[in-house]
Amino acid sequence: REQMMEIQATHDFKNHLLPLARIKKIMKSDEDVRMISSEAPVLFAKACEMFVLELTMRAWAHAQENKRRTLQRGDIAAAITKTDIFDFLIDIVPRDEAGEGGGDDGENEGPSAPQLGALPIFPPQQLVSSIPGVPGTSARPGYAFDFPPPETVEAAPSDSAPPSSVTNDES
Amino acid sequence: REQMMEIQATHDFKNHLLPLARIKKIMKSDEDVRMISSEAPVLFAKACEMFVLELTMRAWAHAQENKRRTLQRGDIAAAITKTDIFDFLIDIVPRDEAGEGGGDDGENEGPSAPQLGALPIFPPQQLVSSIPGVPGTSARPGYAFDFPPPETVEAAPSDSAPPSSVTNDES
Amino acid sequence: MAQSHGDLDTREQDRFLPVANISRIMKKALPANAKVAKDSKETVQECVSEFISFVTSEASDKCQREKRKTINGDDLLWAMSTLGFEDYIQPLKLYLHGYRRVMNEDAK
Amino acid sequence: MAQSHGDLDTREQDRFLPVANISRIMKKALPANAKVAKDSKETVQECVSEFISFVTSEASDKCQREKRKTINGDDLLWAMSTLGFEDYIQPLKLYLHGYRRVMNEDAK
DNA sequence: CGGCTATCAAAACCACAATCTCTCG
DNA sequence: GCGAGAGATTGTGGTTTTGATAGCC
Repeated sequence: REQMMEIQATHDFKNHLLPLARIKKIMKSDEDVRMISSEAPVLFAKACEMFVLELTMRAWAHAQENKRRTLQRGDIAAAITKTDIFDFLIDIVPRDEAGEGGGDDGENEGPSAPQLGALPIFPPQQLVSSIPGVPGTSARPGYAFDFPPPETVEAAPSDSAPPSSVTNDES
Repeated sequence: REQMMEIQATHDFKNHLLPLARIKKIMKSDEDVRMISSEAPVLFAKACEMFVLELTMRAWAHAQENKRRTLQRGDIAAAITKTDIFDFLIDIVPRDEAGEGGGDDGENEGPSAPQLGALPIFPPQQLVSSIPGVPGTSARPGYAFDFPPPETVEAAPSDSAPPSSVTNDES
Repeated sequence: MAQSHGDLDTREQDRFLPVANISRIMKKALPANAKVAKDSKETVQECVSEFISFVTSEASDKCQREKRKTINGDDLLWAMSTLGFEDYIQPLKLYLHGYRRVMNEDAK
Repeated sequence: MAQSHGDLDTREQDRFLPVANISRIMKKALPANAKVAKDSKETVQECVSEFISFVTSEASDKCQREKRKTINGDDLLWAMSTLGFEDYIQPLKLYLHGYRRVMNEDAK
């Protein structure tokens, strides 16, 4: 049974949701990027996943405010405009559509939909703090951030920790 | 003319019959092998060559006993079974096929073939002692063990040196 | 000349991650009954590439300042932290540790 | 699960030396009119990998005992000697010396 | 099974960074 | 015997080039 967990963990680390080669290509589109450590794309694969999840959740909130169940471009635009760390994305959504309150498109669910307008917008901290081994967040199984469990929570990673600083967590 | 020899020797040392990168990979399949000296794969390339030659020659003997001119899996199996230093290979050839006397497969040479059954099985010592500069073995040119000549015949010291500094001989 | 499908220096498949993968991740952030319009996926797809470039650029600058040639995981973590994504750091560190552990134990 | 051609952790190409090279060496041990069946090549191919692992493992143990991290040529020679291949040692030593000589002189 | 050829995976190569080794105190 | 440091050596990643492989006859 523990073998299963191990295999599962290994599998999760080897089956990335995003193609590493493509991530590397995008990184290299910056012409003064020459060499890339092999774990950089791996890290990015996870970071991008988190990024997409957060962006999507915030966009979903906007869709709900307008009583829609279909995520549309305007929702993404709204999420970008309302969230300061997404400022670097302003060029992607021209301002004339950025603030659009979003007509209902005549697609809203009607009264049958429970009022989700006040649906909990997870604070960003919550969004990214669902840690696998740690019983705490990660409420819905298979929803949002689910890491392959890193064995037990290695408080002090005695493993091959590089001499660098940022990686040495648990300050 | 001596230049030629020099170039030839250099070439022989740089053109290995086996890819060093692959040898290294196989060595690293042992998980507690972490660091490998650069000359280790070079040495292995030569050692593997000798190993294949010996195994093949012994297998060939078995094929000849059965009057075949095509080396088959059973011949390899027989060579492994009959040679004690090859004991570690037993798992590769399941016992049910290990001892097979080898039906002729209807591929034997027929009566035209001279009785090679008693063809000289080179004693192992001979197999690996054909040293290039040393006039002795290495009868057929380009057959079996041909080393790039190591400069002049460096007087081979009495070998079989017990542990410690195996390499430190002469010079 | 209409750039039908493959422009040599501006192919979508070279600058963007596959839209199918993006879509799959988006669904994980949404309830089962939610739908996702095509333009949403494409917009997010573009955002992700921008995100990668954004962070990579910052990490690359750091490397140049420190006269190193290789962008490594720590550079990316530092860059994300600098750019306002400090919430990502902790989970990513855990993920990275798990990854290294797995890579080391199956001997690669 | 049909492992079409590339199984992520058990690819033949990663554990075996190229069969073409093995075949070439085998031919050197045989008369010109001899033939070699496909099975033979594959079996020998597997044997060679086993040989490498066998010797490497022994050498690795020696290194661990002596608290060194790098497997060097002498470790391999020692291991082969221990495992019954003492006949290989002398030719290999000569070969190794020649190799070092060549490497040193084109390094200048 | 050997010989032949086109193709592309991967072996070799190089520069840099990380790690080991070996001496010295 | 132990730690530290300099110097030697190896791993790592990008780039170039080679030759192993897969068909076919």
